[in-house]
Amino acid sequence: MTESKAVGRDPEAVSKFVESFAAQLVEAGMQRMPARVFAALLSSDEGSMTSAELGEQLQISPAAVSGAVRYLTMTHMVSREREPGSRRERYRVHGDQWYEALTNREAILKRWEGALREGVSSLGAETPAGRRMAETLAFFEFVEGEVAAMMERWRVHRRQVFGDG
Amino acid sequence: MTESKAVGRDPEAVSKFVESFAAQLVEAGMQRMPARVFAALLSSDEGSMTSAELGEQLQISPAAVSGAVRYLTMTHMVSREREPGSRRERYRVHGDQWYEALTNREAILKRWEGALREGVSSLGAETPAGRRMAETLAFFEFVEGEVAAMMERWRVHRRQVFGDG
DNA sequence: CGCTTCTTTCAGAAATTTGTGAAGTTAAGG
DNA sequence: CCTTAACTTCACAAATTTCTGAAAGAAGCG
Repeated sequence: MTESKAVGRDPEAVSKFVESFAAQLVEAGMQRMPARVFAALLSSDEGSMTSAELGEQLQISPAAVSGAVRYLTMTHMVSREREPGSRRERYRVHGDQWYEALTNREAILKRWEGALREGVSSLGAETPAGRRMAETLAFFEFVEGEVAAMMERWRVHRRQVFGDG
Repeated sequence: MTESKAVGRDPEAVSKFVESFAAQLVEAGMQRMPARVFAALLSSDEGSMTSAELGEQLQISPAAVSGAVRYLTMTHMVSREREPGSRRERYRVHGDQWYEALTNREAILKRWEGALREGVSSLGAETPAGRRMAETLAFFEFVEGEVAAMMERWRVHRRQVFGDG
């Protein structure tokens, strides 16, 4: 207490959430730093933070921030913006954009499908193994189509519940 | 060549597929050994292999097989069966069961939801950050319901295309 | 029961990954 | 232009993960 400016919310509570949510992301396969940076952005009121702010809250070096942000922007979970008239950069989580990116493991699906197609033809479409792989392939193709439809339904649902926010 | 029994298929082609498919799984976050073991099982005609067979094809120790199989059974991607009257164990991929397990990241979703709920209440449902997290939470809840319905549609679709196999 | 075959556990060597400090790069502002 | 603030890249030390050999643990079969 008696610390500089009124923050309006308990930094410790924020940090606790950030770390616990990041831990879940890590467990699901995300690297530690991207996970922590992402969780921090998600729990910021503005939905965006500068490199320095991230470094301070998470106690990590500028290099670590840079690496994490590079990953997050590549996967479209975070976007970067320049503050006009400043060398300072802001990293932003786009509210609804990021989980769309999450479901957009489409690239991964595509590669799986490619590998499976190769498997079917190299092992022989008439062999038991080939048939099993053809079915697996069909499943992924099915999922791919369904996900698009699902996201459309989500947008409708979202509008009903949250408005056009 | 001039090797023991007729294998009926090119071991090198099989191995090539196994490694390339395993590589995709690794890239998507699976550990190397589970990925390789799984790919090997998937491309076997019987849909099952013994520990020794796996060790030989993948050139790994029994310990590595054991560890990989433990992971795969825990995640329900593979099941184990005892060959009757033998200490030998067979590991089997259940054709249609395994990708259902894949979509069953339900446990993960549940934990994310738990963490988000905590975030909403600890940061305050009325704060911008709290609202953002509430929306994210709603998304995951939505997805959870949709996935179940999607799998049901898949089973119908599958029956039409592949029969009751 | 004891022998044998298969599987699991465990400690540690080897490889990989991670995060840092420091140097390098870019661009704003005088 | 030169200075300086900010971000990025890079080499390396530290931490973590991964896989193995060896020993221990089950379970069929004589």
